[in-house]
Amino acid sequence: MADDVSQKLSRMILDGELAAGEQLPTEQSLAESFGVARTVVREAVSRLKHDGMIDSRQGVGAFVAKASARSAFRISPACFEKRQKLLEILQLRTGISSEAAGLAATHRTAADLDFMKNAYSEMESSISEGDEGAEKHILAERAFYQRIAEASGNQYISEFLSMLDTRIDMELRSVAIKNARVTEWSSEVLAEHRAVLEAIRSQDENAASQAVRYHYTLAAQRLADRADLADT
Amino acid sequence: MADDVSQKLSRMILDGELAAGEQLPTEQSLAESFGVARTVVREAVSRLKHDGMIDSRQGVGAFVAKASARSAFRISPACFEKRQKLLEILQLRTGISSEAAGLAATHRTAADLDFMKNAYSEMESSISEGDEGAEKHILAERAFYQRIAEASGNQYISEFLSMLDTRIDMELRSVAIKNARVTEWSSEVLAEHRAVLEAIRSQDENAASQAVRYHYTLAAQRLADRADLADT
DNA sequence: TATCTTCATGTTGTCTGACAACCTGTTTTT
DNA sequence: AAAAACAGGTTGTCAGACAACATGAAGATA
Repeated sequence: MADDVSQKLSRMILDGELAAGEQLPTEQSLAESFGVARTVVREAVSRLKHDGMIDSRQGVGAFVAKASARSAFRISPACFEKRQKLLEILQLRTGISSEAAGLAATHRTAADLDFMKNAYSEMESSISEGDEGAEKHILAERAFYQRIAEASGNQYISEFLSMLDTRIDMELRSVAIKNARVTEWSSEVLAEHRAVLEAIRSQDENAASQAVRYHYTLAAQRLADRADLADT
Repeated sequence: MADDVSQKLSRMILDGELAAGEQLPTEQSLAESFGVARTVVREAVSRLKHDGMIDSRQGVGAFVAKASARSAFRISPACFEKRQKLLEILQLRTGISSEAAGLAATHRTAADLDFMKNAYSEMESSISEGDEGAEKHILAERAFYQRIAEASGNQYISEFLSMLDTRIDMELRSVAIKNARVTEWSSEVLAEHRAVLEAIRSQDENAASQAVRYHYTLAAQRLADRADLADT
């Protein structure tokens, strides 16, 4: 229930229904209007306070905080409702992932490279295996790029990409599987991955970064084009 | 108080003291061990649940969630305790910011460019103004790169960078001011900004991306070198 | 014996009421 | 006129109770 309430409150703030600096209704009145107990409202407000969306002062009240005071970045299901938003999320991933690849090119170990070669081989072989190969392909691709993120040696980049990919997987799994079945693309897509692998093998920072950007830019289009989303 | 409890719990999980899948103590025993009421514990747990760090099932208990299940990215003060962590945070910013610049190069409007030119002029003029110019310089620089983020047309990139910069400002303001006073650097730093501006003016996506990466890479070193941080 | 039912127990989820801590504006006192 | 005391409202915390649910144990039934 705190889930619902916090989501509704957060929506109100994000949609501008409650402007920054404005005072929220009292906890009691919020409880009444949502039809829950005050403890539930407090849990919800506590979450938003933790995210820096609400600032409360004892004896005075709770206020909507400035947007610049946010201290957490969340990926909500709303990010996957509109095509434009999805593209923006994927752009964000592109930027971080390409930075990761650049770092990985210089930091990668032999073990990293081996792992990536194996993942690449799996992607290659899964293509000829028809439908059941699609899931295998997706798994291998995920492992490939996840290892790049880890090889960057940057904990935050790795965590952030992991979070992003998990969320994208959850929301767009079916689309990704459909795409993986389109065999006409497979040789081109495979070439994109190979370029990444080759750049990281030869420890070419710039090339690795560019190759990942190239792949993800195209991948974003393939994904967004096929996803069943509203345009606006 | 919920702040403290959630921070302590989150620390335990992040430090591996509580492993993924492991069951947390009951709310009642947590309340006793922390010396607070159960409602406070519930607020804290509610926050961590919202972040995907804890997963609770009615009638069973609360469990530490897998790291891949996280649904929020936070920048904690811990990120600024060690030099290495700071560098990693700054690398993350570099990646996103350079992606933003690439997008801004193609999407920028004339108004965006004007704003950036003005911000650049302010940086330029603030150099000769001695100590009180340092703060002005920092503000102008912040405005310059924030506008780039906004000009990217990507809401998530803009929000994320805004959050990052706010946090970095809060933690490293004094170091940034010290750096801004080092006039020996000023012409080089200014040249870095000018390269960014020129690339975005001429709508050269690649050059803009590279120029921002170049600046932030050097800026990260300048910042980390001067920050009074532990090395390990 | 094997399987199903029932029950007891423990945990999370929610509700209620109460009081403390605190702020603000008003009233009273000096 | 200024200071002090008061009243009312709000958030913060606490304690207790019960509902909802899951689990394992004890007992009943085939």
